[in-house]
Amino acid sequence: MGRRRQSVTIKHVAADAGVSLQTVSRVINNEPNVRPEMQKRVQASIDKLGYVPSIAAQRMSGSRSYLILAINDRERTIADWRGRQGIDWVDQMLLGGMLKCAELGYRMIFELVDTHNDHVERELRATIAALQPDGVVLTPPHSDNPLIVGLLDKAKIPFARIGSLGNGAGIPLTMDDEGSAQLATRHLIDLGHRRIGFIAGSPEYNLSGWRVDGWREEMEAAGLADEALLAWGDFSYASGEAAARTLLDSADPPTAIIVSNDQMTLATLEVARARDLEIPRDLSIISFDNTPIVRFTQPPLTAVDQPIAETVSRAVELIIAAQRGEAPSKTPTVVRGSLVERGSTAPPPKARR
Amino acid sequence: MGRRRQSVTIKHVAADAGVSLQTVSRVINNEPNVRPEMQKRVQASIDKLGYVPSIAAQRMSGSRSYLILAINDRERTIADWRGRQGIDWVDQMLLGGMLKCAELGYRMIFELVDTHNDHVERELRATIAALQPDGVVLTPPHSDNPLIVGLLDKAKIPFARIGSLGNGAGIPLTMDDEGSAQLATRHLIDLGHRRIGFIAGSPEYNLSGWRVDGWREEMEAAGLADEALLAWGDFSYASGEAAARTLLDSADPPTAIIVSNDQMTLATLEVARARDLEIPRDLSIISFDNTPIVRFTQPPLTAVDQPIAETVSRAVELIIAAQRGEAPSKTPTVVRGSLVERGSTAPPPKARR
DNA sequence: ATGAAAGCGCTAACAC
DNA sequence: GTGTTAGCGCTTTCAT
Repeated sequence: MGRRRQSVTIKHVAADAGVSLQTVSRVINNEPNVRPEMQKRVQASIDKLGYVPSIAAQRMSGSRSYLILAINDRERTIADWRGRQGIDWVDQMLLGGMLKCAELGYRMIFELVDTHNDHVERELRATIAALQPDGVVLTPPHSDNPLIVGLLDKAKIPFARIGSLGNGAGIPLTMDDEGSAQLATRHLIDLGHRRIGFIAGSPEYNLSGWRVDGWREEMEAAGLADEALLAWGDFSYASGEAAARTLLDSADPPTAIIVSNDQMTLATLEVARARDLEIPRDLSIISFDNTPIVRFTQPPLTAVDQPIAETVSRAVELIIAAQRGEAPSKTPTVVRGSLVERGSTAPPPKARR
Repeated sequence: MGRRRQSVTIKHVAADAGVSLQTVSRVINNEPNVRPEMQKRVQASIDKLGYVPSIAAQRMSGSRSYLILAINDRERTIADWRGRQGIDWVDQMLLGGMLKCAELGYRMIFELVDTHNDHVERELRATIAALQPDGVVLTPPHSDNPLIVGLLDKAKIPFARIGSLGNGAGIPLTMDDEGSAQLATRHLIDLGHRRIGFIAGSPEYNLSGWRVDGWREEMEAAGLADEALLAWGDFSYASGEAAARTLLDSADPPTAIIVSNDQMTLATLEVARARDLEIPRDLSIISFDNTPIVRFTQPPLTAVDQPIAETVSRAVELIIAAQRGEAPSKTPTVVRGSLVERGSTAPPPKARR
């Protein structure tokens, strides 16, 4: 194929404006040492010719690439896409990330990287070498993968770690999982529940533990603590089914259950239905994530909303700030979630109260 | 920030292998004129040093960028993301596009472009100038936007037009909207329905018309044609509501309705409920798109599945083939959809039969 | 405040 | 077959 060349380059602009390449470059990058009238003349030529700098050339000459790389776990993401369960994590990431990037003159590139792969390092290194991004947004479980964190740190690329308390390098951000779990627990306590079960997510994700912590603290504070009310899953439907059975078949079953994600909640709903438990009359349920499907279940689910878009948006801001030399804060940036009340929560049944 | 340079460049590899840059370049690009043993030696150095070519540099020297750009309508996409209705169009695009790109050694970049903007052209031109993609995947309604098509044609960038019959430049692909509508119509006719309504999508999308055509043909073939059974919407919930009312409040209402997307189907479901019509006993419904929510409605919806992932995957294949010089076929590549039967279709009520 | 020169990492074109 | 040379479009020195 014929080699495609840039149609309008910095040279054309320089010639048109009658200045040196350097001056044009200064205007493009808003650098000092350009007289206002000079800057105006150059800008006029840029507009007239419809000039846009080539990212490749900018990157080549050792400056910024104006690319922010967001990476997600490959296996899980593809499974979600194939499963078509309406999990819109990626969409919310793009919503927050792309818009913020656009606002700041950057572009977001989304990539998948295998966590469970002995060549994570090679894979990520290749992506970085090829794309040369100015920053990277890490999501769980990558955010706490020491190989990835170490690699990025060594490469001196600013990076955000979503869902990480951030011991070590990088910019940590959380969605306040602990606080959200407390919120949900308190809501149920306020409704009069005393036996509140909790189905935890995969221990591979640190946030799973934080959510458990939030529930446990609130239960303890209310004098309601009972570890028998805790069951672990791994975020999958099957694991939610098993956990719900354990909880509901126990001698003294809970009157309410908080479930760590929507897929496990679907399973819990099904297990409850099989036992002729009516929601929320016989059993209250609060879900985590608030993906689209929670509005379509019977009844619609009260859920903890995860502010994914906003968190990624903040992450991009912080990365770009760091890239400009601002010292990143060592304490995690917290973007709080909220409880969205729908139809799956009510006071506990009188009989058991 | 310190200027980040490539850690391992082609020079390092050349030095390590004791050959010229050019030989390394040849090995990277699988070009001829390299002896097997030479190629092995170079490859060994590449592996040893963990070398990955810089896309920026490759692009700079006038060759490929290994980037495929996929663009979607900005307004609609952001509205979908914000609305959190589980519309997974973007996810399915990425699923098909990213995997195929990865398979062929390319990367997919997803971007949003405004259709309803007098500066579509400027916007797209900027994206292309900045990214220098080797190919572009267009989705409706961009696929038939003459400004965009003209621009890409002039720039000599191979591009695919999904949902376009492709008059003019570019590689056309469709998901057989007409055939799918026929499929749905025939299914209802086979169930015994004689008055089958159709709610069309926005006329701005050519595929809206094709779906109507498919319905109409099948109805005519069965001697059931009646233009009073056709109502136009614009894919929005509100428009679906209005269209459903028109159809159901008519003197001789349909016993079945085919709706051109899931959002309008949701509205139709609601309108039916308000009229105490039980689905599918009193009214059969078939939806288009088969987004995740159709499994959660009451009852779950029989729907036409749009093979988005596969279509984008094919588009990427065709683009890369074209970029390598293969002459693209002028007739559209068709990726057929399928009818997924769930609980919203049944024989018509006896009384009306 | 502006310009000139050098070089980023790679490939096309041309030698050998 | 393999190496050499020039140059892609831009930014960074370093002069002026």
